[in-house]
Amino acid sequence: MTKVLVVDDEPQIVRALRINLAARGYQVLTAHDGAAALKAAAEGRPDVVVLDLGLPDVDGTEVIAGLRGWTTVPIIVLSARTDSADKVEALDAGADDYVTKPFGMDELLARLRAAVRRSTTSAGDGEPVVKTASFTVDLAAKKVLRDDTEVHLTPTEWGILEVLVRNSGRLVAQKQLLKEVWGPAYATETHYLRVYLAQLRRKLEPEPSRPRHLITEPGMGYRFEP
Amino acid sequence: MTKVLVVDDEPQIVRALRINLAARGYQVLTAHDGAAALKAAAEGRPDVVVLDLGLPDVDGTEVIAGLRGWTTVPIIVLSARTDSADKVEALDAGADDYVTKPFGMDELLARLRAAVRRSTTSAGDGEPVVKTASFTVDLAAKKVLRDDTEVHLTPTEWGILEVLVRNSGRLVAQKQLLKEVWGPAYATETHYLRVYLAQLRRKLEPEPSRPRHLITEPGMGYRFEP
DNA sequence: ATCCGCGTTGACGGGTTCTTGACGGCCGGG
DNA sequence: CCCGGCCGTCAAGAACCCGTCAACGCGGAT
Repeated sequence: MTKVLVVDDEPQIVRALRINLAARGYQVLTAHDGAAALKAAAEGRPDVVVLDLGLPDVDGTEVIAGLRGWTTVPIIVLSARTDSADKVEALDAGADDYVTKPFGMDELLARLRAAVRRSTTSAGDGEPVVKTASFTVDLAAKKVLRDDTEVHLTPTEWGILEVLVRNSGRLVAQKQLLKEVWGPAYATETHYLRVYLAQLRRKLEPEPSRPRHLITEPGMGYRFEP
Repeated sequence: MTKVLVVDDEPQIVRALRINLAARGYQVLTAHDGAAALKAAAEGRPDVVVLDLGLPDVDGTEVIAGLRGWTTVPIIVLSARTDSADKVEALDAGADDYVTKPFGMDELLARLRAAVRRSTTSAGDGEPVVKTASFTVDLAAKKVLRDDTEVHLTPTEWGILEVLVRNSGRLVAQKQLLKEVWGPAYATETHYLRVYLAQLRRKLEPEPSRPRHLITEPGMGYRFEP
């Protein structure tokens, strides 16, 4: 879950942000002055900071500098000042974005999504690794490990395994599997599935004839069981 | 030198930006419609894109999507529309920032600096030097050492190696590799990869015919193993 | 003008992967 | 009891992909 630190001394702004962010599945931390903001950031390790420049105790740029000393977390500045010089100052101090009050909640949320997307896609993985008792699937690296050694899969084998793993625990209809791996024209070639599921089991299951993770649901489809 | 691609159909805006950017030491590319923008981005490899949404040929979000298909270069959107929905749409399509016209040049430049700073520091963090049993890659210095002597790589060879090393351990699809090194138009020229991977292996692998670090995954792509 | 480095393109051999057919086991219904 | 689906297994030829070598053209440097 994405963690947002909201720093503002106006209670109604904090409340509005907290409600809107929480409703969209964000975890929200708050602080109402600069000192508390630095403390909260250090302890809570937010994924993004929304920072009002008009704080009671310290200048906003000092908060930015304080954060930038040790973290590259995205900072979105809120401010009532529309003056261009203020924006330049904040951005050059290390802020990532600058939104003037009064702001549209939709826009702020969109800018927040953009900031989070940037930082997570460049930092890389969101933990796409699935483990079972006998093998491990790494979706991002497209790797499969069994007993700490890599198992080589062909493109088709990987395609099937990926669809099943992404629907972990759920039943995937044969038609759906065929369409996603071979394309819509092959929706009835159920024989392909039999051949490739057998290959996958031979490579991954401890006892291929008695599968424990790549399960057949007769007449319906297949299911991956972690 | 930082390279900026300016996309706008209004000549006076392009001129103003070109002058201001050049005066601050940026290298400036320009395009006046969406098609030219995608072409210029593929060929010129800018470090940041300034994109006007009101282009004559295609919708601005399509240009964003076209870029995001193969690059994570920062995109700063310019637009005369102040409507919140437009901003949300552009940001969610993959833009990094949104500035409404008329804009202050100081502010735009500050946002541009912020965007470039972000992309260079986040890309540069982590270890810029990657070592394997037989050679060492220095991403920052663009150098490769083998047995303590420098190995000379051509620009294309380096481009491939860099993409692979930045995705260390992960499989990189042939399409992705081609798009990032040669540009989106070359996404199917898999033969290029075979030729260049062979050259890289000849230069870097102790036993080129039995590669241990530059691995082929048939039908899928290539992988760098440290 | 000539040479050299580099990117591009074609041809070919060898290996892997996909497709397809055949066969047998299991199960429920006629 | 027999039969028709459905599934798993095996094997073989076709299709595809990869690595390698070599030739060509272009541009910059000598």
